[in-house]
Amino acid sequence: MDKKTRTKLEAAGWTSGDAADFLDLSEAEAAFIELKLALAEDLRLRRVARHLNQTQVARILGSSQSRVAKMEAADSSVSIDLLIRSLLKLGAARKDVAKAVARPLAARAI
Amino acid sequence: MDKKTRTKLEAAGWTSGDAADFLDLSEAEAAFIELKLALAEDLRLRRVARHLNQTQVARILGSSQSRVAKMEAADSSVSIDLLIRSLLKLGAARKDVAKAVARPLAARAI
DNA sequence: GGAACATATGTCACATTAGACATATACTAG
DNA sequence: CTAGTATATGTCTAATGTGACATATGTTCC
Repeated sequence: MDKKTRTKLEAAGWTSGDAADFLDLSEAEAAFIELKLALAEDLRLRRVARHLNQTQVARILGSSQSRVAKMEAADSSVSIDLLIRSLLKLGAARKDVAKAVARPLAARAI
Repeated sequence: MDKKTRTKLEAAGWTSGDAADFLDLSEAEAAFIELKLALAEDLRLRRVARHLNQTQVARILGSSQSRVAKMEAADSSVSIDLLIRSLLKLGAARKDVAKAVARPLAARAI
């Protein structure tokens, strides 16, 4: 967010100061995407670690192969709810999900 | 899950052994609810720490007071997606969300 | 009691998400 | 090349989530 916008918003009453960070919404959006990608990646890692294919995981989750593919791709039609429910069904504990949430994304091929 | 059910399922082909844990779906459901409650609780803590009321937070989030109340109550009409997006908009970092995900629930009054 | 404020609950129209299915693409082994 | 298998993508209907609003229930101060 540029300074002009910030000033305008502050003029509108957002002057608390300790709340200035919330103004950068795009940062929140970026963090959200990253978090989702991290969960999707974790789902794939868990599946591969178990030597399962997407069809088998779909059966476990009560879903379909295509949906599992989309989950692992962090497709826009996939919610974080779904990713977390899936991880838990695959045996992850709450703290495992937390680890996945915090974990930096793996380096990606260009 | 009782032993009988497990045996039956294993007979149906679920014999991998290292995947036995996924069978307890109700455990996954319980973990999901707890996780959601933990996030909702964190949202309230963040709001209170800033001395904001629900209406003010609603403005920050681009939502309504009633929705914020429901978020904090972990209402069934509230998704984990919404809770996480809200936490991030309130300035939480990914690792803060992770902490909230892992944190045990506060003791509750009876 | 009642005014002023904060939080909770119920409902609705509209938007988004889920599972299913078909089909496309990718990779291996013969 | 061609089967066989794994993964990816597009699209449909039903289910669920969302913000908004009205209204209810606290809570505090006079």
